[in-house]
Amino acid sequence: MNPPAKESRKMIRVVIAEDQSMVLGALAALLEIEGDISVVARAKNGKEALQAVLTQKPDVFITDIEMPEMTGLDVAAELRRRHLATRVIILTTFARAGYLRRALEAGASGYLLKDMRAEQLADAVRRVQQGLRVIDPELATEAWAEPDPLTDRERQVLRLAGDGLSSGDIAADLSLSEGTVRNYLSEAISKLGASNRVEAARLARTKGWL
Amino acid sequence: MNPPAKESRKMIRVVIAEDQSMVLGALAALLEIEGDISVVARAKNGKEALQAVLTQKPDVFITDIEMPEMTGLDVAAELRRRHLATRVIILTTFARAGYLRRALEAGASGYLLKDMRAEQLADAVRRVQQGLRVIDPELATEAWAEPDPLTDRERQVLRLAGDGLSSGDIAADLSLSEGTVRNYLSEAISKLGASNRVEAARLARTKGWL
DNA sequence: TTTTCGCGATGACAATTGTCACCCGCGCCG
DNA sequence: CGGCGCGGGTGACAATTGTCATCGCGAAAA
Repeated sequence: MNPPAKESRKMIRVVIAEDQSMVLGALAALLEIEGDISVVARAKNGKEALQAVLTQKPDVFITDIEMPEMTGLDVAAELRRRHLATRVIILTTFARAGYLRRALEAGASGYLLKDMRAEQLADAVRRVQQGLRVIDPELATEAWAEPDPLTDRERQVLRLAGDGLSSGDIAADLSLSEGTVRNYLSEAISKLGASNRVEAARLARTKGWL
Repeated sequence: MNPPAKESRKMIRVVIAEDQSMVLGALAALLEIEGDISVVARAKNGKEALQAVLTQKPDVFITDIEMPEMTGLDVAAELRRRHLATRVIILTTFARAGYLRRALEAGASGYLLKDMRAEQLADAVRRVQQGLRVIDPELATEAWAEPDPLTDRERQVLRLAGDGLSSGDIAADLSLSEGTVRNYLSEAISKLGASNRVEAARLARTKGWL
């Protein structure tokens, strides 16, 4: 650990986004311990995060995926669209291939799981800042495995079905006919090899296809 | 912040349990910053946590609820059963009345949400160590509101139904007849004011009745 | 010792769900 | 131009699900 140099000359400037304040604060504390890393802003949702990154232009942006307002993946995609130089590290609970694929497509440099050892976070920040990629090894292999077989409609319908809505409710919600909804559901069920809508929804969710 | 006194004479000794290593490490870092708090052990699941608390006999034990092997609530209950002097703080994502009630029944001194401000954790530790209770204010009010109307059977059945099992599967799993399963489900659905098994399961879960 | 209650079970019936075959219109591509 | 795929839809049928009334049994309460 380097002696904390006050001037941020060689310090790696970091912005963190995470919706659980306590975890956010804790992660910041964790990084601040390192002498060469400085947390220049914290955000509790996607929009705040985007703002913070645009104004601070940090070296590295660490973000959760599931947040209010805008997901971390969306923020990453937006940053890429704007050609920001900031490197993005996704830090999430979910080891879902679909998430990783989307993260990489959004130009993320890192994808870490919250159950990795705490020390690895600072390491990852340093590596990423040097232009390297840091991907959770287990995920890296299966990442490009299954490429979401669902169509947009199937996804929508499945999401609502997973929340307990009946076919009729879903139909009303989406301005479709009930029969059509059942058709989509049926398609999704068979594509996923499930035996009913609930199982199908659960499966899709764990794959990150939502 | 007191000057870090190396001898642990007046230091508050803390054990932390949390299944996501990174969060665990971060929380520990957060507390270690405080001069008067010392993290003497960390656990990544319920059993480890119980062990750690029994051998370390810390002043305060901070634990997540949903963990492998044994939930934080179970650990708290076990500590109470053994008349440990250690105070327990539950630190969780879930603002569920049912969880809070069970936590209090298990003798916990604190119930904090992970989306509270990070600084409040250290405060809570100090207060709890002085014998005070620290309960999230929003939850405190509605805590004793609804007292879980479900019977054990209904709970079991509902849990499986929520995972997408069919009535037949559930019946097989529980060695019941399919009709009986449907009866329980029907009961649960009406008790919860839901309109089908999926919604019922979702409702029960958000109330912490699992 | 009755009565009540919870658990488990039947049977029957209506509603919802899952499956299939087939139809329409539109846009894209060879 | 003709064909194909895709979003959307119908109708029909079987399976599953949700609801009720009703029964038996054992244990706790009156």
